[in-house]
This record gives sequence, C-alpha cells and structure tokens, in this order.
Amino acid sequence: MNFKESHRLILNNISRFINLTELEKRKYISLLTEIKVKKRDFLMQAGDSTTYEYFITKGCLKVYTLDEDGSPHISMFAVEDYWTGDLSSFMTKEPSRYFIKAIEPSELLGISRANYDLLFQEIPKFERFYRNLYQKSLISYIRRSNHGISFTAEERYIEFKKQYPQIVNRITQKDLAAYLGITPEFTSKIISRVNRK
Amino acid sequence: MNFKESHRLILNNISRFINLTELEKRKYISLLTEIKVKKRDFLMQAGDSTTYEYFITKGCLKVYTLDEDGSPHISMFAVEDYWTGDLSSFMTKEPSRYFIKAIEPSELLGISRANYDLLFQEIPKFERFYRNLYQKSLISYIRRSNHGISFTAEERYIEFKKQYPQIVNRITQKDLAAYLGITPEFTSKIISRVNRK
DNA sequence: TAAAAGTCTTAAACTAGTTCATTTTTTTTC
DNA sequence: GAAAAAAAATGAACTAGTTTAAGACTTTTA
Repeated sequence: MNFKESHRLILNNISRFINLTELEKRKYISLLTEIKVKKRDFLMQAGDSTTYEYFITKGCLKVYTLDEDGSPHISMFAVEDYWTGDLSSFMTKEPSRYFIKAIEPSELLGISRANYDLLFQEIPKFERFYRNLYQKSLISYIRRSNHGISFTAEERYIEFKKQYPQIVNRITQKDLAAYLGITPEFTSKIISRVNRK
Repeated sequence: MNFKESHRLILNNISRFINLTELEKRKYISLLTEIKVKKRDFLMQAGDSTTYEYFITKGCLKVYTLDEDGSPHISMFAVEDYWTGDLSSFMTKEPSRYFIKAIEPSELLGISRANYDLLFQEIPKFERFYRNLYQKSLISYIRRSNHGISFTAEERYIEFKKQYPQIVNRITQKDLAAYLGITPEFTSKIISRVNRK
C-alpha cells in the first residue's frame, strides 16, 4: 500500500478537500500520466489543443502568452503542489494561446480531458474537490485582477514578494517583469528602490 | 407547477449545467431568500460578514472596494442572470472588504451560507453545478487579470465595450473609470478619442 | 421648478512607466 | 575555463495616465 513520492504529493493535495478510500486512491492514480520536462523545454505551446491539466510535483514552470509585439505576459509561476494548464482550452478543446515552459527541470502528473470526464463518473466526490479547487483559485484571481488595475507596479512587486517569497528567488528579473506587466528596466529600478528603503 | 419569473430565471441558469427533478427544483427554491434593493442602496458594506451569495433577477449593481485614499475600484457590474457576492468572505466568514451598491432598482435571490452547505447534502448534483460555475468564472478572471496588467486603458475600454455592450450603456462614465482603473478625466479623453476613430 | 449636487469635458503641469542605447555582471555552452 | 549569450543596471528622452482647476451639462431633491 505504498505510494511513490509524487503520488503521495497529489493525494495529499486532494485530501485537503475530500477523503478517498484506498481503492479510490488507486483508481485515481491510474488515471494520471507522469511527465518530465527539461529546463527550457515546453510543456505546451500556443496553437496546441490542450488535452491535459497538470499538477507539479517538482520544479518550476512559467505560463505565458505573447502579445502582437512578441512580448511575453506571464500569468503564473507553477511550482510544487500547484495545478496548472490552460483551463479554457482544456474545456473548450480549442487551440490554446498559452505557452508553458519549464524554468527548472520539472516533474508533473497530468490528467487528460477524457480521464477528467471519466473521473466524475467513477468517483463523483471529485466534483466536490474541483468545486473547492476552482473556488480557491477564483478568489485569488479576483484579488489579482483588482490589484493589476488598482495598484502601482511597486505595490504589486511588494505584494508578490510577500505572497510568494519562495518563488521570487527562483525566477529571473526578466520573468518577474513579464509577470508584473512592466519592462525589465523598470523592474530593476523598482527593486533597487524597494531594497534601499 | 408554475414558478414565478425570478425562480424561472435562476432555474434556467442552473439548467445550463445540471438537470433537476421537479422535486429538487422546489427544494432548491425553498432554500433561497428574495431581496429587493432600491437604487443607491447597499446590498452589503465593507466590515459586514458576508452570509449570502446572490443571483440577480433584475437591475444592476456595482461591486467595489475603497483604497486608502477613498477611491473606489469596481471589480464587477452584476446584471440579470449574474451571480455576485464576496466569495472570499462567504467562505471564510471573515468581514468583507467589499461594498455592493445598486445602481438601478434591483431584485435578487440570495442563498445563505447555511443553506449553501445544506444544498450539497440534500442535492449533491449542486457540487457539479458550482464546479462548472466557478470554472467558467475562473476562466474569465484569469483573462481579466492578464488584461489588467498587459493592456493599456484604451485597449481595456474597447475590450469591455465589446464583451459587455449591454452593460456599457447602463453605467456612468465615473463608474466605468473605477472599473478600468483610471481617472474619470482620462476616461473622458479615451472615449472621445475612440469615438473619433 | 429652482437650487444643489453630481457628472462630464477640457487643458496645463506633473509622475509612473517605456524606449532605446550602453556597460557590467551572470549564466550557458563547448 | 574561455568565449558567447543572456540578464541586469544605468541614464536620457519619451508617452500613458494623474492631478488640479474651472466651466458646462444633467440629475436629484425639496
């Protein structure tokens, strides 16, 4: 009855919202696919139809779009114990506008759209799990969309550092800029200004 | 077996994701509270512990916070067939930072936290409904949080007009400014610039 | 229906953030 | 471990958006 490390991680994540029997755990694990990506490799690219949602068991990835000028806009950094993917494309089966690129060697567990649908038939409790997972994400994206509009770049930087201290040290300043929605030059200026205080 | 107009509206909203039996419909309706708010009245204010989530059957409301300077930041306009409230406070039972104010005479159906919890016990299908509802909201907030950071105010205005043409004509320019995250003066400038094109 | 209060427009002076160009520092590659 | 490539820092000239102020227009209130 031993699970490997990555499976223990995902089961632990799920146990925050629902309890599974031993059998259900086995069943759930059987629906997952293990994925490894090397540093700088893509997990997905714009144009792909997204057929998986991912749980990160190791490493760090950036999720971003490119605008008409070719400038990246990072919507999230995904690290251990986070879920990521392109939910919109996953649901509609339309091509994605997102890129997901590993910024560290990473390991993930993926669930395909077919298995995601199957999951609700086999273990209806997962409706509750995803209800709670989406609810929590929604709360944090509502907050983020307000901050993006109401706060200055410096305030957003301070907020990001406070909320994700473990992430700030794992990413480049250039990627931080693409996340904050400002230029790398201005990011450099802000950081030295904030540190001086 | 006739339902009143407002109940037909909410049942129709729910039927997008799940099918209810006649009995379940009655049960569900029995868990709701009818609420009317006059124009300029508050549905809730910062400091309140939010005990309800709301479905709008008639009218228009604005959901906003006030920053330290006392400037409002509108996170959404809620019109007919929309759900609103402060999900964070509703879940944690902590006091809200949001105000919800009617900008038209409005009618709503509210579900209390106690009845929301009860709902999942009585009609487990609602887990699925809320999973889907939150998933859809999440997708649109992910998009909005990217736009807030990556787009100029003019681009956000054009996007808002395109996505919510029915709302744009029901709100003041001042409220539009608070939604776009810019000053009323700059909003005025943008609108005349966009219309001139 | 007149007065008061709030909303919208315009404009000038300002600040946050961009762009472009150059140099220094760090990371990657062979 | 040296050369090449990418990231970070700095500064000057620029643009998007703010602030303040004043006048015109609209809505609310008594």
